Order: sequence, then structure tokens, then C-alpha cells
Amino acid sequence: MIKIQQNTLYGEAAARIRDMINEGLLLPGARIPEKRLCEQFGISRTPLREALKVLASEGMVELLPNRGARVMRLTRQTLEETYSVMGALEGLSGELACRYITEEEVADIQALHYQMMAHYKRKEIRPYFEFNQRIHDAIMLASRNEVLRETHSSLSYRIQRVRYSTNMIDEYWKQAVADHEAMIDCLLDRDGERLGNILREHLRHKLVVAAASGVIDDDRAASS
Amino acid sequence: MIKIQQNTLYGEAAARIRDMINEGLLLPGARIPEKRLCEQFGISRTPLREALKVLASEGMVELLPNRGARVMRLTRQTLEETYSVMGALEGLSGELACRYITEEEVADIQALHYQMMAHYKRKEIRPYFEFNQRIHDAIMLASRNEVLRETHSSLSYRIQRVRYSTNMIDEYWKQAVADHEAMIDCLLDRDGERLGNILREHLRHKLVVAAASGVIDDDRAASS
DNA sequence: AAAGTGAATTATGAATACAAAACAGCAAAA
DNA sequence: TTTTGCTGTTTTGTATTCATAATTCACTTT
Repeated sequence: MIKIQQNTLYGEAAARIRDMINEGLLLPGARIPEKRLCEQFGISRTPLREALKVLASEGMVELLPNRGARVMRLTRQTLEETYSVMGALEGLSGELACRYITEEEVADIQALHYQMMAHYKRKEIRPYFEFNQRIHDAIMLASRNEVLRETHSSLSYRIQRVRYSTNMIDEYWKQAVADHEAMIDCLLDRDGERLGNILREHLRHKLVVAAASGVIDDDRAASS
Repeated sequence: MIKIQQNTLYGEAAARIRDMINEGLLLPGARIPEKRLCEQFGISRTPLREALKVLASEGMVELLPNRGARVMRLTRQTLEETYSVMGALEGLSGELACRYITEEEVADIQALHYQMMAHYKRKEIRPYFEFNQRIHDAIMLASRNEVLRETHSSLSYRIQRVRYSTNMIDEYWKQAVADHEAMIDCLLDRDGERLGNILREHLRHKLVVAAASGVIDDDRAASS
């Protein structure tokens, strides 16, 4: 939620730790080694501790008084809950976008859609996801609701570490593409109610392809 | 979003500053006087600065590098946007609550509703709002989605400073009460779709009675 | 009178020091 | 062998100090 202060040491430190978490260099449940990170970043403990407060507020780490900070575990249940909330937020973004979007914006989203479809046909999953994300970002921007965008972004950031199976299930992918085609139609028709419904359901399928990496099943969480 | 660490100085300081903001002792747009607050709280600058990082992440203050912190202004537009997002979240909570709620929980909400109605009949607005809030909290709890509850709570906290006209418009109040009666019916019927729709629209009316105190009209924001 | 410049003062960000809590290892007692 | 207590070390939270940036004030120039 906080704008990242990239010209402050604590802001830079927070960004680096965030990256380390998302790249798996700091594992879920692992203690944050303050001293080592200070040496690694070449800074004193003060901005590093401030960075940890920021990261705690983002839900990336949890602070345990007198015991330091740990990387927040992401359970499959939390992921489900997060997708559910994000679905509601994206549903709202779709309704609002149909109310405020301009012709230029619709055309831009269409272009992004065609680019995404090209990658779909070529089975290029990474660029597919990138264009997919850009479409969703554009819809969110067209909603003209900054609080909505920030709230959604905050949740999205928290699950960024989730990896998706690169051996995607064709069924999922086909459903996702069908959703996107319907989304374009709704934008063209300015059918906010229908777009809202599609977006509310759209994320449900994503859980199927969330790979075990980065996510802890509830069974495993209980046993440790 | 961060769990308040009440047994740490920074946590205590954050809570105090938050209260001061919500009580109008620190005004929107006002500079946070670090030195004075340290003297007032009897602590050093370190935990106070850490507290400010926490508050920035909550959206209560904004941090300006080398210029200190300011209390975040709350514009009417931001309030509208926040209500819109909260409406979507409460809509989801209603849908989920109808899926998971127990008979005991429904009965408890009914009891809260009767207590709220008693205060409505007596025109006692403050206790009315308190029971109103407890009903919404209970529905949110029945949703069994912790991410949803925390996200909603985080937004709710940010607008806590908003004061509502004590000279409430009868029309608004009557509509709110009608909504609540319909909500109880939906819970009894486990009609999640209808409850979700009611809750999505429910907050829209609240904007009408938001008093000028604590909120800056966009015209005023532009002139300063 | 208004604008510009330089010095002094204040505020801010970060580094360092200090005190307390937690942890790890070892020895003694049960 | 297991448990408890003690000691030393490490980590954590906070206070203090230092360096830098921003602001204010006073004086000079236009």
C-alpha cells in the first residue's frame, strides 16, 4: 500500500527483501537474518528494520516480538481466500471499466488481446501471461478507482511468489482464453454486469494450475 | 494489515498516532511533529520512525523523503472509491456467509438486529451504529475468509476518521434499516446472491451523511 | 519593495552504542 | 538417561550520535 520510497535506504532494502522472497532466496517460514542482510546490503540495521516493518504491513513477513521476522507462509487456503477477494475486486473493476472506459482504451485492450492470442497459438506461456496481466491492468486502470487498484495490487503482490505449472492443463488454458474473448465482447458492448460476473469467476480456475512451489498445503502446514 | 504489536514501543506509538489522527488531534495534511511526539510519548525517535512506517503502510500518513510525514488527506473522491471497494468486499462476505453460517450465528445476528432496531426506534444514533457495525462484523466473520476480513478491516480503518452527521436524514436511515431487514431474511434463507447484492449497494447511501469533518471536498483539495 | 544570497538553525535519515531478551551449550543433580 | 540450572553468546529493541538536507532568517543588491 505504501508507495515504495526507492530513494531511501529502507525502501531499497524492502524492495530487495521482497525480491528475495519472491525468487525463493528467502523461504516461507524462514527467519530473516538481520545481521547477514545488513552485511550483504552494506547498510546499518536501522533502515533494514524499518524495511521489515514495511514488509510486515504488506503481509510478506511476520514480526515476532523479541524473536525477529519470518517470511510469511502462504498456504493453499490463504491463496484460495486471496483469489476469492481478488475476484470480487476484479469483478468491480469490470463493472466500473464499462462505465468509464474510452474508445482508445478499448482498442488498446483489443490489441493486447490479439498479442496474447498469438502467444496462445504458439504455446508460449510466459509472454501469454505477461499480456494477460497487461489486459487486467488496463481494465483496472479504466475503472478509475485508485483505492481499488491499490487494494488489488497489494493482494497481488502477496501471492507473486506463486509459480504456475508450466505444463499447463489445456482445459484451463482454453477456459481462460474463452473468458478473455467474452471479456472483450463485454468491453465493446459496455456490458458491465456481464464483465463483472466473468471477472468474479475468472480467477477460480487459476488455483488449479498453482504449482506446489511457493504454496504450502494445509496438511503440511499443520504437521510443521 | 500488520497485527499491532502492542508490546513494542513502535506498536504502541503507531496506535497512539492513529488515535490522534482519528480523534482530530492531528489534522489531515498536517506535518507529523516527530520531536514533539517523542517528548510527548517519552520515547526516542527510533521507534517513532518505525511507527510512522507502519502508519504509512496503512495509508494513514504519507512519507515525504527529507520532508517528514504528513497525515493523509481523505478526499471525498477517495472516500467514494473506498466505499465502492468495501461494497464489493461486503457483497462477497454476504455470499460466503450464506454458504458457511451456522444456526447459532444467524440467531446471534438476529439478536443484534433487534437490539439495533430498539436504538433506531429511540433515535439513539451512536448505539445504533455500534450494533450496526457488530452485525457487519458477524457477517464478515461468517464468510470464513480471513484475507477478506483483513482487507476490509484495513480499508475501514482508513476512513475511521469520517464523522457522520448526527442530524441524520430520515430517508437514509429508513433505507438502511430496510436493507438490514432484508439482510436478515437473506441469512435465514441462505440467499447469498441477494444478500451479496444488498451489501454491494448498502454503503452507497452512507456517503450522503458523511459530514464535512474529516473529509476534504475535491474543490478544497485543489485550491490548497 | 522585491529578489537573491549566504549563514544559521532545524529536521531528517542513517549509523553506532547500549540494554534486555532469547538461545545454545555445558555441567550438575535427580 | 533425563532434567534442570547456570553461563556465555547472539539477537533484538531502543537510545544516542553523526551527517546531510531542508528551512528560516538576516543582509545585500536590484
